Amino acid sequence: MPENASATPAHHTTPPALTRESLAQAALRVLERDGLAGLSMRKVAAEVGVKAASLYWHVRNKEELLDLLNDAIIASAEPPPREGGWRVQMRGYCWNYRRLLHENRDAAKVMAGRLAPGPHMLGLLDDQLDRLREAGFSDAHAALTTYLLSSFVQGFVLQEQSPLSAAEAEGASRLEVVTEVRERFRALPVEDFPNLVALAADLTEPNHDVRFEFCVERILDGLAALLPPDHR
Amino acid sequence: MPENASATPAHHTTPPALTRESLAQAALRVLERDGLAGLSMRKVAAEVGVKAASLYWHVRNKEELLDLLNDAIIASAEPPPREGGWRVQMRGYCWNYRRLLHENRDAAKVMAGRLAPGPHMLGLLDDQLDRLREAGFSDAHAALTTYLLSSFVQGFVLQEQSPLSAAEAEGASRLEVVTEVRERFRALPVEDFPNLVALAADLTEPNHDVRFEFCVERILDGLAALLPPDHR
DNA sequence: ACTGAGCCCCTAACACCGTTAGGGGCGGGT
DNA sequence: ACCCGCCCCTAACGGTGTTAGGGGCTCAGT
Repeated sequence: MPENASATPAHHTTPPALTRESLAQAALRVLERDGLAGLSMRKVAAEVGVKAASLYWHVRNKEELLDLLNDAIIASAEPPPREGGWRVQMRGYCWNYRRLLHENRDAAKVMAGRLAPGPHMLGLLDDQLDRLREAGFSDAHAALTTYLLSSFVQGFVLQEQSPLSAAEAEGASRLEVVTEVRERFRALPVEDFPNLVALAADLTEPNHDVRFEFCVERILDGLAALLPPDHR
Repeated sequence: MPENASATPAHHTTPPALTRESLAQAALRVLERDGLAGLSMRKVAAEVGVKAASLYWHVRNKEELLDLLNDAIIASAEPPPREGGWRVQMRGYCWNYRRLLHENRDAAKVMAGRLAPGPHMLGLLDDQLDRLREAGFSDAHAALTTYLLSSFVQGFVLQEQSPLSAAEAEGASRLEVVTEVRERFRALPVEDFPNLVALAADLTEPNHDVRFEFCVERILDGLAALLPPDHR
């Protein structure tokens, strides 16, 4: 087993055609095509022109492959421009992170329950911490803030991407489903769920961006209260 | 297929021994014993003394069984006492929700990517909305707030429960792993990740409760800013 | 009492999954 | 020439979700 991936090639002059890197890229393509549920060792192997068992030379587990895939997804993340106050920069982090999770199919599910910070994630995190400290947050508050933001964005995208009903899973149009769900809210027994009936329209706001914006701004408001007033 | 579960028993006087309810309870026991990865149709069937194919009489899919399981978990949730200001009540919701996710094995993963609000979830949601409106939040803000809180708590628990390393998955003690991860942070190249090295201690705070408390209080601060000052 | 309908479980099978054991070719170092 | 480590292979094991089809069982209608 290659316990050190960056060791000298030892015997081969030509680098092996299969690398952990190329495996991650293949997994990314399979993910895009078939989704997380359809991502199997055999398909990833076929994607690189190899049989499934061969993957286990480069990777201990499917789990480890998913770690690689995870980092491959994060690799395409980019930090927001370093201009404006801390608030616009943190807002940028949240929106960029959410966009990343939307652009890669099932990305939120891949990251759910996976910490294993690959090198790309570490770079992002360090950068984010840097801006928070520069804005005047204490070390402890900066660290805690990164947890707050990433937890929220991940949870939010996971919720917004979950199909509202079995109908949506079979590709019914979003707006159809939303109005149908709204009607189901309205049809609930008023004596049991008066608020759900009354707020059916608010609860089924189809534009997720406005939801996301509200949530992010509340969190940023809460963070701002940590700073002395002259720092905003 | 029983397309209406609450229809009259029609032909049987004795109720069938297998109900969707008892299936959910069986699934809950299997989940507790074997975790989500070990929860299979065959095991749930065995738990109720039946073969796997029989489940498909009561349930369309494994997915539908998981929806039932989801609601069975939520059934044991209880709203916080209706006393104190809105702030202590919303705080109570967050902590109770997190506790629920901790008390049931893999509960966070079961709920991840699953909206399908069962009856119990609807009740909780209605109650939460009621308190928010009573506190003076507008209808729209109340609805948005429930999304903010549930998204955050779900994302947070998902992150805190993800094993920090492969070592932890094999039952190494938590504190061992934490200090080992901390050392790995400290050992990073300082020129690439100066902030991760400097904040290694803050980032690896082993007490998740203090992390959670920080995050919740920031969110509550942000929400408070929505209210006129005399409402707090 | 007989018949038919519907409920509810069964056996058998299909296609696929993750993972392991063991084998073999190939290329470079001694 | 030999060996050894790399890297892929075939074959198989036990498990998965799901479907097809069958069969008893209990009731309603006649």
